[in-house]
Amino acid sequence: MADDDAVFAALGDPTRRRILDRLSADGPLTATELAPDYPMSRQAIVKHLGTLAGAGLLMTERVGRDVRYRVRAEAMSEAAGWLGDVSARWDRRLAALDRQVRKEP
Amino acid sequence: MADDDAVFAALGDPTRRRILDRLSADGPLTATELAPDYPMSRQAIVKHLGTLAGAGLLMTERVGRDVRYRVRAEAMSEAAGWLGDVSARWDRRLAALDRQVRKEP
DNA sequence: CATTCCTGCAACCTGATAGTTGCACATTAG
DNA sequence: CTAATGTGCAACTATCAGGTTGCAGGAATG
Repeated sequence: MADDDAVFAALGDPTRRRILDRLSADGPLTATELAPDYPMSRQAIVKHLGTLAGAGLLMTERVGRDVRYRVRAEAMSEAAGWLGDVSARWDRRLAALDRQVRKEP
Repeated sequence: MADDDAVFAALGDPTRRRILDRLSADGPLTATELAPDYPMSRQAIVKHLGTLAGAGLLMTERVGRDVRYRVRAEAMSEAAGWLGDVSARWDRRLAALDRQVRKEP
């Protein structure tokens, strides 16, 4: 399992989610290609890409002098899994509470 | 749709995820009941509960003088949905790229 | 009524982090 | 070779969020 803390911390920033969105739609891109779409410097984007990659949400592949970032879908599935677990557990608990209430009115 | 920004920002903090975990397992609890499990003051927990509630991940129900917090499973499903969308979109794109590569070798 | 227990401000401290800029280094193109 | 373009490192700033404490106010219990 990729480090939950890092993953959710990375997902916490809206810019980083936009980046994931973009990369998932328009395939592997470089920092310099991405940067113009955001109201901030290329360096800022590089940092964001760094934390996304650090969390395992992105992979880098070097092509000559540029570095392309691509989505790692598995990491996001794991995060989705955590959310699913919690809500499922709560649903079960709700059902259990419900039975209990009906039993002792 | 609940505000994505708020939801993911809320999920970004490990303490808050632990709280969700706990609440999903042990049902609706008050801040004072939760607090002893964490290495911080009750007030800190109250703040966390506040942001979780603000993001729509928790609901509050008042019972006399105490306030119980309960999980709102739907909100988490929505967040899981976003993650699912992104990774699905990427998978489709990967498949498309793959076809293209096979077509022009 | 007096006490106790829980909630709910508000002010404050502090560390992390999202940004910035400037420059050095590498690789492609002319 | 030289110019142009892209990556990478570092230092610095400022905002914000997590945490603290202190206290005021409401509701239950004896």
